Amino acid sequence: MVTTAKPDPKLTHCPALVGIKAISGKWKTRILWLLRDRPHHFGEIRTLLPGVSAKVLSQQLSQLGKDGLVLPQEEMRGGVVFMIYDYTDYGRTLVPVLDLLGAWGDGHERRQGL
Amino acid sequence: MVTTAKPDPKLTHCPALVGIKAISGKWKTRILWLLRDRPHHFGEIRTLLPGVSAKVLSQQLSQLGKDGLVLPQEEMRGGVVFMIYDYTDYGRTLVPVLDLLGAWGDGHERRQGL
DNA sequence: TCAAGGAGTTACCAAATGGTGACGACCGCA
DNA sequence: TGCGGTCGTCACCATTTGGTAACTCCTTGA
Repeated sequence: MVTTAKPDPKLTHCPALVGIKAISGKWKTRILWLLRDRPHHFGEIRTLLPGVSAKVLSQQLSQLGKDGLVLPQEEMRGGVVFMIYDYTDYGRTLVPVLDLLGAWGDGHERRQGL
Repeated sequence: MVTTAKPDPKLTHCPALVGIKAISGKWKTRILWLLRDRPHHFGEIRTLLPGVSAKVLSQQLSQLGKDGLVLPQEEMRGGVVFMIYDYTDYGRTLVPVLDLLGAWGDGHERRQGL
C-alpha cells in the first residue's frame, strides 16, 4: 500500500494480518458463508443479508473478486442479466480457515456471556 | 452490541466475524505473535513493534485483556514497575487459529505477487 | 415509446479506527 | 528535592470504513 522505502524488520509484517484483511469487512464473512452452499446472484445476497446496502455489497464483492476468492459470471434469465457469484478454487482454500475461525468465535461468544 | 429488538435471522450473525473482531486491530496479531515465545513488558512490545504509539498499544492490550486473551501483571524491577503481558490459558486456544490464518495469509501474499 | 427488473455507481454523510504530542502518576536514587 | 525510567491517559486530528438516497445502464416485453 505504501511505495516509500520501508525497513520491514520481520515484525512489521504479519501473515495473519494479511489473512484477516482479505476477509475483514462487515459482510465478507457472511457472503463467504452464503456461497458455501451454492452460487448466489447479487440481488439474492442483498435480500439474504438484511441491512447491507447495494454500494457496500458491491464493494465487498469487488474486493473478494480482486483477491481471487470469488468469481462473478453473467447469466441471462428471461432477458435479464444476473450476476452469479461463486467461489473460485482458490477461494475454497479459505473455507477451513473460516471454519476454524468460526468455531473459535462461537466458543468465544458463549464465553463472553452473549 | 445493540439492545433494540433485532430479528437476527441466522444470517445477520456470523461466528467467524466474532473471531475476527477479537483479533482485528492493526497490532493485535503482531502482539499475539510476540507473546508466543515468552511474556513481554509494555516498553519491550513498544520497541519491537516499530510504528506503534503508546496510546494505541495500550488500547489494543486492554482489549486483548478484556477478551481474556492476555493478562497483565505488575512486576518490580529495580524500583520500577514493569507491566508484564502474557497469554492466558484461554488465549492460547487462539494460537492454532492464528497459525492457520497466518499460513493462509502467507500463501495469499505470495499469490498476490508481493 | 415506455415500464420493469437487475446490477451497479455517484455524492454526501457518520462512525470507527489509528496517529501525534503533551501530560500525569509512580518509584527509587543521588 | 529534583531526575530518569516506566506506564498510561488526554485532547485533537487524519484515515478508513460503512450507510443513505438518488441516479445510470442494459435488456425485454407490452
